[in-house]
Amino acid sequence: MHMRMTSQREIILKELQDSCQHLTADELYERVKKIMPRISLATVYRNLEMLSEAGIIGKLEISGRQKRFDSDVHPHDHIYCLQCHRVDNIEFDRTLVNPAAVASDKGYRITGYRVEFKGICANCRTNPHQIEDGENQ
Amino acid sequence: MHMRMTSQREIILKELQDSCQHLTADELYERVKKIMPRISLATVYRNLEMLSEAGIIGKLEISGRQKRFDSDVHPHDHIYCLQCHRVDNIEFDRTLVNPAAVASDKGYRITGYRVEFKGICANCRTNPHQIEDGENQ
DNA sequence: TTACAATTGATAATCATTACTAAAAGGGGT
DNA sequence: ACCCCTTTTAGTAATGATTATCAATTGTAA
Repeated sequence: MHMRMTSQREIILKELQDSCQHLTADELYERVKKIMPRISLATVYRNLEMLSEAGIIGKLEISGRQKRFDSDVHPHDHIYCLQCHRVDNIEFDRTLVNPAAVASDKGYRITGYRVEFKGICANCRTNPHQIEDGENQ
Repeated sequence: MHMRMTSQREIILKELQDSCQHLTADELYERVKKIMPRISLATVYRNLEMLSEAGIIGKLEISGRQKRFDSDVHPHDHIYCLQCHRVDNIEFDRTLVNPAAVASDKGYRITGYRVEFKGICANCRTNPHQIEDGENQ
């Protein structure tokens, strides 16, 4: 379970950290290319997968779109914009949810949970295009 | 915003309701084909999209895998199995979460949220293959 | 320095979903 | 029943995101 910290891996991780955002693999690819022009998109995907597997970064699977990556691995929740699909952290008191208390009548062993808010971000509120996403529930 | 209730649409909806499960488009396709062998997968996708757009069924975008569809449109939450990827309802008291109280410091107008539990389902607990999915957070 | 394992870049393949299109099917109104 | 017009369908191509493959390269350890 040891992995070398290659220069590619290092730059990918640093770019994600420095961005202070929840970037997709190809957003990160575009940024890393500016520093290391010959890097491959597959290398970005591969390293993001390994880093998240190792618990160094988080992988966010939100809203059925592209995965996003998070340099903050502390348990926290997110909100995403229905219009531009950006993802931000949200301050939500996770002690309100007690996994041990939910009715796991189906016999699940619960290992975790996440709370996913959605809405319209500040920028899209002031620049109101049309809602481009059909969502319900 | 009216849509004809075609026989294809009717059967797709009925099969989803009768299944009492959260099926994917292609699971539903396999079931509907037994009744209507010449139906196209695209028709299943198209109708599921229209039905969810109309609020007749729910679309679940969970765990970054295939979308699943839900004949129950009342607000409720889900749990999914990390191993076999099935999705079940979970009884969670949604009044515990107050969207108006979360810090929307980013300026979002919050329109909804969902709580997504994960774990190992009863069946996978008694049939322990290896964990096939790398998940964290 | 050689030798082996890990990693890379490039690209093909896969998976889920959506788009396209010509043909077929529902309805009215007559 | 017939014509017209719109919606929907089946079949298939195209797309977007991600993963797999593989020969070439790199890093490290003996």
